[in-house]
Amino acid sequence: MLEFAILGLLQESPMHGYELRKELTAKLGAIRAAISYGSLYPTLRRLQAAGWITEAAETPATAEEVPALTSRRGRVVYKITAEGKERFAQLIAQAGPETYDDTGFGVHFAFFARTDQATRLRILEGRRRKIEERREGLRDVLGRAAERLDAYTLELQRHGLDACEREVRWLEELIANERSGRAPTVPNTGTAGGRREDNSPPPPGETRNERP
Amino acid sequence: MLEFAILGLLQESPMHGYELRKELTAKLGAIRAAISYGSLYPTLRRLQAAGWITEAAETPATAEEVPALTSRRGRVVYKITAEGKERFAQLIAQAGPETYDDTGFGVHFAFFARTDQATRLRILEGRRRKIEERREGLRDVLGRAAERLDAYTLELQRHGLDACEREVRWLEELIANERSGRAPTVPNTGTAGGRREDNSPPPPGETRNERP
DNA sequence: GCCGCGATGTATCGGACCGATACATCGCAC
DNA sequence: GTGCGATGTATCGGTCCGATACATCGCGGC
Repeated sequence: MLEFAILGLLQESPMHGYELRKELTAKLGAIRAAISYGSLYPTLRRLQAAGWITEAAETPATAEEVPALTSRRGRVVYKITAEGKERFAQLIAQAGPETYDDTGFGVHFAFFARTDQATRLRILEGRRRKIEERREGLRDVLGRAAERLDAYTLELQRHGLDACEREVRWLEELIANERSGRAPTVPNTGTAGGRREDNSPPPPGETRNERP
Repeated sequence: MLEFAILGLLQESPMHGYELRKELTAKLGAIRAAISYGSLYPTLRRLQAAGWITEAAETPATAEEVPALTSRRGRVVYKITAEGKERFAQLIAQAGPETYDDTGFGVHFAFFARTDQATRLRILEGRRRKIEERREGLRDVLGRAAERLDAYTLELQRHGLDACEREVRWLEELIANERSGRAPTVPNTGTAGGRREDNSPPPPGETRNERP
């Protein structure tokens, strides 16, 4: 999963470890708290060994600007290779069952802008199926085994069931959206504290900015 | 986490591995899909080595009752020891920060019936704080960094934010409930009677639900 | 009669990821 | 001038997962 996320992020621009972690945290904040360096650095080394990424010397930029927040130092900047891009595309195309669990789905979803529509649809439907199964499991427990469980455990199941139902609905909307037309936005999951309801129109259904 | 869950479950009755996994899955179905044997068996061995649990010879069945699903065979039945119960109580009392992440909180919550009220409150509030922090992080990203992110990523954040807000509300209710009176669930049948203090470890006979 | 098949059951192995920890530099406020 | 928080790289031990292997049992189908 981390491998996938790193390859995805590095396609937007080269980065060093610390930066990568921050971007990862921003992009995946909804699913994972924060990526640990204990997994980040080893993974970077693995990707490098495989040839998907390379170390780029701390570039002194093209010349000026550079508030020089930081002077050059031990920073190691990573850059994706052509093989790395291929690898990323391959990981998207495969998209096995692990793509449907909480983390796997979240990470793939976060890179939907780089995923073709057919695959997006496949992933959304696979995820929906999986959540529906979980939902049925919870309903079973709440129905059949309710008397065997204490009230706290039952409350936990109820809350989980609620979350499942909600996610299925969310996925339905995304799927419908994906089928007819595009644009990921869902008509307001609506809860208090709506705050900015800004739907920036710019992002098209397909991939975002490309940078060679 | 697994250690905690196993000790908690074995206080209800001795079990063998397969059974333990099924019960674990039923009890924690809302948080984890299913516990892997690859973690279950090693953990059982670890607990045994530490003296928290012991292997009990396949009991020659206590007469009837209990579906007794299958016949006896190479099954290894585990039983909690006095030290194990102490250990469990100690794990509850400690309840550090790891108790507030998704998995940790879920597992602890599932055993709230064996947790004293003060600790329940502490855990619920710790969890709330943590979720509130995550919520603020998501709001920040949605507010400040929105233009840097593509529409799919934003949609993911929105969904995550919604889930956070929902969970905070859920926790608020539980906390309010916990403070005034008892009863884990929302609607309570106002039966008077003494506000019985929690159910401590000793009484293994109950922990059944107290009013559906 | 017997054959497969799904549930029951125990167990290991490699790998992914986390949390704690260590260490070093930079800019800034006090 | 000194401490402190952000930046930055890195490792270690430990938990847990997914795949895999194996063996038994009861059942229905042929």
